[in-house]
Amino acid sequence: MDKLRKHIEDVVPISDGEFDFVKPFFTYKRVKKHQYLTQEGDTVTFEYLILSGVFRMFYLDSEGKEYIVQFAGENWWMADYQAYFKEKKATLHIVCMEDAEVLCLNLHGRETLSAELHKMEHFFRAKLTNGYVALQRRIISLLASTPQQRYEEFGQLYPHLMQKIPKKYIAEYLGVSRETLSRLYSNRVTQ
Amino acid sequence: MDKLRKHIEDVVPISDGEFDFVKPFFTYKRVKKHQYLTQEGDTVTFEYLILSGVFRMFYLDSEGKEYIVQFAGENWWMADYQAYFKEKKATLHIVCMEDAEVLCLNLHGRETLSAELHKMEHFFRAKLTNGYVALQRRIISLLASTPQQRYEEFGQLYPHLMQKIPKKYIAEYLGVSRETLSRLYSNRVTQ
DNA sequence: TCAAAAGTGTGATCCGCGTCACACTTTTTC
DNA sequence: GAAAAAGTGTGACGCGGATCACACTTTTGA
Repeated sequence: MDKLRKHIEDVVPISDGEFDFVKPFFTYKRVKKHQYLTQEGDTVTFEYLILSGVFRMFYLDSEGKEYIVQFAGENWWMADYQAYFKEKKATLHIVCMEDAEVLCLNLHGRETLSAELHKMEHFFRAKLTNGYVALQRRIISLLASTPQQRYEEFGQLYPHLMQKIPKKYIAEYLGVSRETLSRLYSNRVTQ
Repeated sequence: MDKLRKHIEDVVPISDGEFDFVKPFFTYKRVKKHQYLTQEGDTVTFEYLILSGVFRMFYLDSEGKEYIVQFAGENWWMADYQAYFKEKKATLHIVCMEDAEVLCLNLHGRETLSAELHKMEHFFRAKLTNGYVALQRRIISLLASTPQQRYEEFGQLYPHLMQKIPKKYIAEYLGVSRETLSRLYSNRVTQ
């Protein structure tokens, strides 16, 4: 729970009393590699704050192809937010790629925290603001950049993920085939 | 200003007194077709709530090609948020496509409103939540759908924009060339 | 520890879509 | 209301990247 407090205080300082109020809304959970947090069709009860480990969230099309919406490591929040906020069934999958620990928060908890503690509403707004800007940047990148450029942008933005995540998933994130991505950087030095 | 109050109260009810506090943070502005609200390199002082009219926001690459990040009509908020929040220079352009009226809010105003009035922080969080989910859906669409499907999805999501916006801009939004988009729906009936 | 699973590189082929080009229509603008 | 600007359809052509196929390497897990 120390990590949670630190995570919140990166945005707003809170008192011991306030943190005592916040704590019980979160539940701790260990997750093993390959384990699913969410599958298409599930009821999405929780969003997750990742304390350690790595996850991928992806959309699965009718042919069984994966399209990665997001990777998430330490201090990232993740959920099928469409389903979570609107209380619909999940359309995305979330899978653990590296043994992990997470904190779970349900929608009622999020809304109660926001309503009761102005600071927490501020915290969530700040997180959303960053997330919104990041998604917008990704859209621009998908529209305007070549696969080559997108790969480089990804490397600059997430150098640590670049190392520990298999290239095939990075390809799925960038919207290129595995093979094309492979050719991109094998040609890079020579040209 | 009536519209503003109604817009806010779609999310949270507020008292007359509260609205009197909110009002002065907004300034009214008329905008004519072809007029820019923001250009690449500008300092982004304001975000805009659109009362009437239509805008497009786009990224312009080094070859002069446009990539549309967002359209916005009545009751939409719009700004180069990356620049606005981080107080950097704009990388996007915002152009009026149909004579418009907007309300302008600067970052200081947004933050003051959020800090002083919990309800307003809640309002902004609610807006961001919706925006976040919408952007995520668009990313999935860009990754997983064919141009054909994306065109249909766009039509379902924004039927009114579909009518009043020239197809060439819709193509730029979908990430296809104008010509390809044109061929998509000329072939649609026959196959 | 060793078999199975997952990840990766690379050749061959194919096709969707971008690009260029041009004619035609519609809308703007003064 | 005429000239200019903007939007649109469609043909020809070529390329970037998807797909399929296979060999090889690395990681995983009973």
